Amino acid sequence: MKLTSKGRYAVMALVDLARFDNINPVSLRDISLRQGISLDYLEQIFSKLKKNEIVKSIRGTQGGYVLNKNPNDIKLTNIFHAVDEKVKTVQCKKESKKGCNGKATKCITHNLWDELEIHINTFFENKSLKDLLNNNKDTRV
Amino acid sequence: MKLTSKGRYAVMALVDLARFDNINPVSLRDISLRQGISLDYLEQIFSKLKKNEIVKSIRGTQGGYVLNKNPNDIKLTNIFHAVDEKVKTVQCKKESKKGCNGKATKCITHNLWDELEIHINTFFENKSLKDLLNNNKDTRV
DNA sequence: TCTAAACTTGACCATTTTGGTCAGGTATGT
DNA sequence: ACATACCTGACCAAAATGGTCAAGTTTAGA
Repeated sequence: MKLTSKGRYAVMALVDLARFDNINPVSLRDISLRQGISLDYLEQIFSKLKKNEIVKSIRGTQGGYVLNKNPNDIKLTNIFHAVDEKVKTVQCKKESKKGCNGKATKCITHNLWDELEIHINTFFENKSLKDLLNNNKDTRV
Repeated sequence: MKLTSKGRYAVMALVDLARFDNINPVSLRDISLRQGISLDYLEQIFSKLKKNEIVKSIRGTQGGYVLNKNPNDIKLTNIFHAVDEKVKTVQCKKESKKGCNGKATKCITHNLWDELEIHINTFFENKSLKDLLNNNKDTRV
């Protein structure tokens, strides 16, 4: 059970962005340098963040990215959703008429995995970008 | 972020085992049939569970596996640990002298991932095999 | 004592996912 | 016009996943 780097990088980059974008648009190049994430990879990630209206892009010289919402309104849930970081505990397809094993009924531990998913998602829903900013005031990179 | 099938299968198999082992040792073949998990794969999993003293094996005809502890004392944590299902949110090595990015300091979101790990592990520590047995009394497979 | 049931071990492998790179664009401020 | 920065999509190596296969060893019971 692990977090993919896409999810991690997305959050790191957004925290970085949030710290600077009230002055100027922030270029991916800067984020790349500060956070040690490959520029090409960042572009993939920001393309998705933009589609999900988490950031806005400003093209041209001196361009870059800006947050599209208040940091308080950007939850981890939104970020992860944007970059396809899903919490996936069960194989069982929900749409499927059949049960989890190809049998008629729900698999023996189905309720457990559902609970776990909810438990994790709750964490993500209650955490906003703003929380992370405050959290890092003292221990800046 | 997803659960591996090894972890899921381990829990499913143990719940199955716990339901029957007070009568006789339970053969992997039976579990395989009931839960729809490949026998060969189950053998890999039970080998690990045995090393971690979660189950005992009884060889020979009419043999099989038995729980080695009270269901109440087998936490999900123990099971996952046995089959190497780890909760891994951070790349950063804890032993490393250096920081997370190869830089000197902790990465910008380090605290967040630590929190998340704790959040998930807490869930696993508070859940025992016994909880799952009760949970399934009504919705048996 | 023979044999079948069941555990034991370890090698092997195809597929998928991950974590990117590379090579081209296109838009825009100066 | 040109440098800066966004944009897009193809491509790829390596690792993890989710197993299978083969060849044992042990023991209960006929």
